[in-house]
Amino acid sequence: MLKLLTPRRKRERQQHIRHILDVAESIFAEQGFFRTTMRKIALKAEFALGTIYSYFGSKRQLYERVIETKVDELVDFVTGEMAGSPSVQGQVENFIRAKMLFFRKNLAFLRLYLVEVDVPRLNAEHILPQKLRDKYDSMLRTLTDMIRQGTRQGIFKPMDAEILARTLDSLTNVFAFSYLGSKTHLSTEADMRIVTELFLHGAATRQEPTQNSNDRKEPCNES
Amino acid sequence: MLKLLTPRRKRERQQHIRHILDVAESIFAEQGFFRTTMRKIALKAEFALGTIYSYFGSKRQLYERVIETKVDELVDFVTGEMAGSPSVQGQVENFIRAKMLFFRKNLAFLRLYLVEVDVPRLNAEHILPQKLRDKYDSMLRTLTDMIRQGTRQGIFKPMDAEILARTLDSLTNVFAFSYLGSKTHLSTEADMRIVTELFLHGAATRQEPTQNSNDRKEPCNES
Amino acid sequence: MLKLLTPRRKRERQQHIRHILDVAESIFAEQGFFRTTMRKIALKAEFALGTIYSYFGSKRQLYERVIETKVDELVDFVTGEMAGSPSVQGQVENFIRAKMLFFRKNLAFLRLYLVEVDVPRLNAEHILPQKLRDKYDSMLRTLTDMIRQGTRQGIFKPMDAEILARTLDSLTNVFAFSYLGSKTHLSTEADMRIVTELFLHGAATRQEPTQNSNDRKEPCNES
Amino acid sequence: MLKLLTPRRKRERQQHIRHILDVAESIFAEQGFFRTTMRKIALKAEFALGTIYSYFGSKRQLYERVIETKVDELVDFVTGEMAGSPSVQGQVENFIRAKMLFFRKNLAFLRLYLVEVDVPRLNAEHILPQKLRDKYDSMLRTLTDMIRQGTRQGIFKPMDAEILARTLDSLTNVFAFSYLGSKTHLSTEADMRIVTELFLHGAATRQEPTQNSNDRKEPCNES
DNA sequence: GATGAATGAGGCTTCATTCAT
DNA sequence: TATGAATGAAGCCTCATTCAT
Repeated sequence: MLKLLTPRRKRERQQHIRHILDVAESIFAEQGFFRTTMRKIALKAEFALGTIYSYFGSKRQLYERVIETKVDELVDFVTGEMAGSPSVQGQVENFIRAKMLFFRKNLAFLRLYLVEVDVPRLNAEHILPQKLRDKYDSMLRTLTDMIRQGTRQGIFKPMDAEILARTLDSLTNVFAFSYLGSKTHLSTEADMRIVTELFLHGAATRQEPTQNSNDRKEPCNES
Repeated sequence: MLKLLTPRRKRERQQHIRHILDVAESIFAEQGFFRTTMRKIALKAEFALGTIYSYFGSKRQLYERVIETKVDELVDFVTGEMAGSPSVQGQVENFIRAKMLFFRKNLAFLRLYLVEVDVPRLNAEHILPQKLRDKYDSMLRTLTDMIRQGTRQGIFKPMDAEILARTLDSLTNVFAFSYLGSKTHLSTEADMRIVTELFLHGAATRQEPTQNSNDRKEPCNES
Repeated sequence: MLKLLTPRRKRERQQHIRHILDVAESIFAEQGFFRTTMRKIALKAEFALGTIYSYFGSKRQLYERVIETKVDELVDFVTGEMAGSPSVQGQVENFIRAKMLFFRKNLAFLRLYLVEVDVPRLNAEHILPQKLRDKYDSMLRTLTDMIRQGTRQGIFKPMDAEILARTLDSLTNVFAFSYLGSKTHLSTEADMRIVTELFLHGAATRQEPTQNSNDRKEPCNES
Repeated sequence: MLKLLTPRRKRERQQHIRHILDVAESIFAEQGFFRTTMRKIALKAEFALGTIYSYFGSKRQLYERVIETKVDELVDFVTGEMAGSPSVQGQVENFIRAKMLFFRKNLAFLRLYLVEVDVPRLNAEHILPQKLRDKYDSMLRTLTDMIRQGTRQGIFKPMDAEILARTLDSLTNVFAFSYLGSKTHLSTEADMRIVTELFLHGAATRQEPTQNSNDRKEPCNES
């Protein structure tokens, strides 16, 4: 007979998937991959165990979908925002602002992100699928390209663009970290300015020469 | 009755503990806490399963000891090096150099460090005992104090010292990250200069005003 | 979503629980708590190991349920029978008869009972939950009350009622013991009479004075 | 060469064995067979694990020796005391007194006794060796013989002598039980009289006829 | 499709026992 | 002889996954 899914069915299915993903995200975020059991997810989602498996083939796949979905959102949001500014400086600022906004709104996911995406990208045996890694790397590449362009425009110092990109990315994470702690924060806008300032001009006031290594006296180059 | 341990026994015991810690470190680093089984450790260490338990009471305790031991080394080394310089600038440089040197020599541990120490106090999957957290925090505090002093001396901008400290720590981690990747690196000394430069003076060349936010015009201080 | 259990499911569940309890009872009785393994129970019950755990949370809990279930039956049966007679003498007889009947029919349980209930509240090896202890104590209390009433009616000698109650209980156990041995027994009714006789009038014929202690001359009461 | 043990050595060895047996008794009594570990015994005895094994071949053997030793003492003491009286009545009283005295002085052992000797004699799979069972049975047989003799002398009712013997033995246990509880007791002598009275003349005053079963009216038989 | 009972591999841990020193 | 480190079998329990209804 091969009846196709009715539109209602299709819609419901999508809602269920969405619901399970949300529930799973919160539990994975709270307890980590291994401490999370499929039963916990099923209970909280108010589905039977088997139902979860009918939507996602395995725990691993569910986990990947959870992260994938959110990383997609993050990357889309961030790259979208960056594209909104024509200048490199504007793109830098938009990147910082977008990433921080997104994390502020997705604290649960932030945990997963830090554990699964930020840190263990280097862990060969880790859980994340290549596909996801690729997505994330594409964002980094966008950032790298932007910085390279900035370097050509004389905006950035002539340093390895990828290192600068990672540095910028990491600086935003430093602040994201602290969102998870108890510290009170200024507005996202204010936080964002601090990151921007640090990234562009560093922590030092202008006048100092460094001491031990006397080969780096960088005068305020008034080219 | 009940002769005490002979010196030889004591020595062997220490050797075995050391050996098991090394083996465990490498497996934990490669596979993470949950994927690592005590049997794997026992096999690689060439001891019986029960022997591992006679030295360390449980998987958890072994894991903690692995990290604790190395973090102790790291913190001692880094704070020792910092103390070697009288000036704030020298201390910054020594901090960066020491941390990078240590990680270059302890790549396996670097993975554990990033997962357990760098990723913050947040994740149930991560298991860090308070004791360890404390040790790490004490290092951060040393760093913070140093920066605060530097701020008083007019070396650093008047920003939250703790944030600056974390920023500096995080910047070194960015480079440590890349040690785990495939990229070739310059000498530690050269890497160190890049980090120092970024931390102190940022990525930007001097002339630019940022665009979107026009409230931060930092004149090239006409000293 | 999440349909509730169908009646059939519920019924099956009860059957399985009953079945596992029976199997567990026989093995616990035969081998004791520590020698019994969950695997043995699973094998004999023809379920997977995990299934046993899905019904009872742990070995300990299963053990408690086994004993609890039967002690409940015993206590209910015995107190029910006692209530069936208005006179104290009748209650004594009904107590004895009921307990002996019950044990004749539940020889496997008798072993557990002797180890866990009869042997007092003392042994770490023995694991009786308070709840169970309470149930048993309530039965003893019923017995004690009855004896106290009998004492007031001049039926029993003026002795500590609780000691008499325990004595009566223990006497029935003496016979229950022998059910586990190889000896052939008369009908329960006949056994019951012997216990009753011993409890009420003792082992001695009437005329003797005891020798060493000459302070107890009980004249054959010249009514 | 085959040097025999010097007398000193022999003496020391005996002391050690005695010491270990005492320690083992207390732990076995407190924790039961399975919860007691050889390590616990070794620690408390202040010997090395291996030393325990050099004296007793295995945990099981040690356990058996512990009980065996004490049961020997008990049986010797009780039968010795019984032999001290020429009359059956005196023997009954001496049996009761001796057993109660012994248990009063050996409360730790009393637990083991109740668990291992009193109850599980019927548990086919139990731990006790035949040898021990035999020793205990020999005591019961002495008791049985005494009662049989008493029956011939018209002192006891014409009942199965073995059942009477067990009944008497069990009655003393009822009191021993309560030694382990918190109840205060009279002197052993007073307790002893209660047991004796119950055993010989039962709990009833003389005048009552039992009610339900009217086929047993036992007149105070003035033969 | 949805359900949840059943499965069983696999992990952690304990502890009696052995044996080289 | 005394020691205690080393051994590894065996037990308890969890949980991802399957499948009959």
